[in-house]
Amino acid sequence: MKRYLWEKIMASLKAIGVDEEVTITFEKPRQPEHGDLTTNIALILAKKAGKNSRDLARDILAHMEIDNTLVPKAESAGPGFINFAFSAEFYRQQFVAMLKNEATFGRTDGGKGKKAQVEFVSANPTGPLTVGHGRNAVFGDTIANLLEWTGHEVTREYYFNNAGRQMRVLGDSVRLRYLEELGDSPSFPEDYYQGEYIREIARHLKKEYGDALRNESAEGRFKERAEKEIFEDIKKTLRSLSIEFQSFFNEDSLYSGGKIEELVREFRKRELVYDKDGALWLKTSELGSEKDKVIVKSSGEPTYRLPDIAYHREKFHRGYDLMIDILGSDHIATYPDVLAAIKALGYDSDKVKVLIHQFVTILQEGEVVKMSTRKANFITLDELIEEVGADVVRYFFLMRSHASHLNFDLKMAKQHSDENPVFYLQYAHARIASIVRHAEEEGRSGDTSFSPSLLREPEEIDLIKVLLLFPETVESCASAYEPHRLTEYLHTVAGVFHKFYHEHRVVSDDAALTSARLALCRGTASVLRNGFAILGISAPERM
RNA sequence: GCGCCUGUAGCUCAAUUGGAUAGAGCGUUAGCCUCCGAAGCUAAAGGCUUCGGGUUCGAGUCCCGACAGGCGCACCA
Repeated sequence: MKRYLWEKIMASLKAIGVDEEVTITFEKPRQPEHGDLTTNIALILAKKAGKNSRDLARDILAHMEIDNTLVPKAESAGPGFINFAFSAEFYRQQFVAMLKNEATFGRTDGGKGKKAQVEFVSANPTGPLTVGHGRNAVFGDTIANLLEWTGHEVTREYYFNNAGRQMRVLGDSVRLRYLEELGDSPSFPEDYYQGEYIREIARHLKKEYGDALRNESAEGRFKERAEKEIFEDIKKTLRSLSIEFQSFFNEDSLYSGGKIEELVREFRKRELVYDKDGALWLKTSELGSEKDKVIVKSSGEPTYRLPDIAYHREKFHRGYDLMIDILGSDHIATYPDVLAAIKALGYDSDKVKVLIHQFVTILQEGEVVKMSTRKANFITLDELIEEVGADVVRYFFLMRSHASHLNFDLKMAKQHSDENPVFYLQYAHARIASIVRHAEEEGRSGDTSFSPSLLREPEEIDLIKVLLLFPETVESCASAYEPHRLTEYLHTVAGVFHKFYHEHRVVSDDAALTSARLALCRGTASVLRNGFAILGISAPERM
């Protein structure tokens, strides 16, 4: 339809004698009185054409030849907008086409042939996932879903590090708890991992080995076992949120595969580094940063920057067209150097999109709960899922823009879960399922053919219009990396459906009308189901 | 001190990437079940979009400057 109008406007501009190179854009007006599509082309061209924008709009309209069975209304308005309203018949035709491939409705192929990678969670196995990780996980997974729905070939990847100081401390924490289990009372440093899960791992080791590990080093079985158990827990938590990674990338493989050394050689060759005070410095000040940064410490150990850069370089070598990093705002300072370095190495850093999400603030009984993995006072993601359910967790993390701080009031989420917005959406789906069941009982749902022309009530046409917006909504959510707009959209779908349901009976004595309205219900359920699939929440038949 | 994010109804947040009269949920108030699911629907009240400048046909949205909150600013990750 946009294309149709585009052609007519171009022809009209030609007739008027305006031959500027312009791209004509259409938008859906907020006000329903302004029609179904609007263009601001006259406003844009007015100055160049040396005309008043209102007059120009009228001129363009006067020279357009429009089929008014499809577009019964075309008029200029306001400062020079041109508004078009489509006929109900046009929408009915679109709706019939939509029903032909319900299961794939919403899928588009703009990303066809493109390989995308989404890297998210990437928490090191030092403890259970927190609520903060939860936002990262759900957001990343949904971005991946959106990319899949727009035709990309997507790899979800989890990057982790099981070496270094943090992991040594973890191993030693377990070792000390193990000794406690054996009856010793070693002093347990304050900056060690305090969580109860450390004791559990220690107990498992005691059960399995007795006191045979008394002289084992922290880096041995303790660390190994801690990593294994914690990682299993993390994966279990992710699975409960329907998140499945295609790939786990161990930072250590960059060392064992020689990628770190290779990168350092490359840096030296390009003279992007220099030696000073026994350390190796990256000339980040030449790459837009305030000062140079150390990438290899004087101890010979690399800082996190070096493997990070090497990892991103690897991503490029794997041939991705789009690489997305999901990071919490506490890592905000880490990525500019990585991107600058990648660029300096000759890669197209525009292919990397870094999405920073803000923190989740947990409110319990009106109090802010400060989160720290090392201290014991955090609320785990598991506990949250246990309390309010996976659907609510996913939906809550997705309903806000990733750039905004998220307040998660635990008390509210627990107590008022019945009034949670996610239920509003799921209720619409369950209600439709119930209507269909009712129709079956009445022996009315056997035949799926129907006469579209029977759908003529305003609530019916409104519903059709909203459903038809689904594909472009998915597309814009994907291209803007903003899943929260999908939750908004689905909320509208549910709202418009409830309104329709309230005003009109679906299953009635009129068999033909019943068939038509059942078709409308089926279409609505499909959009909801497909939308839920992207958000990763369930589509219940009953609630 | 510097960088990034945020500031919109009493509270939590949207706003079609610069469009016409800024919208939802919760909460408050008043209505709607003989009837396919009331976890629903209808209506009311609630706003100087933190403040001050600027850019243009047009600004909650872009630019500059204040103010407030969050996160960072290592030879930690």
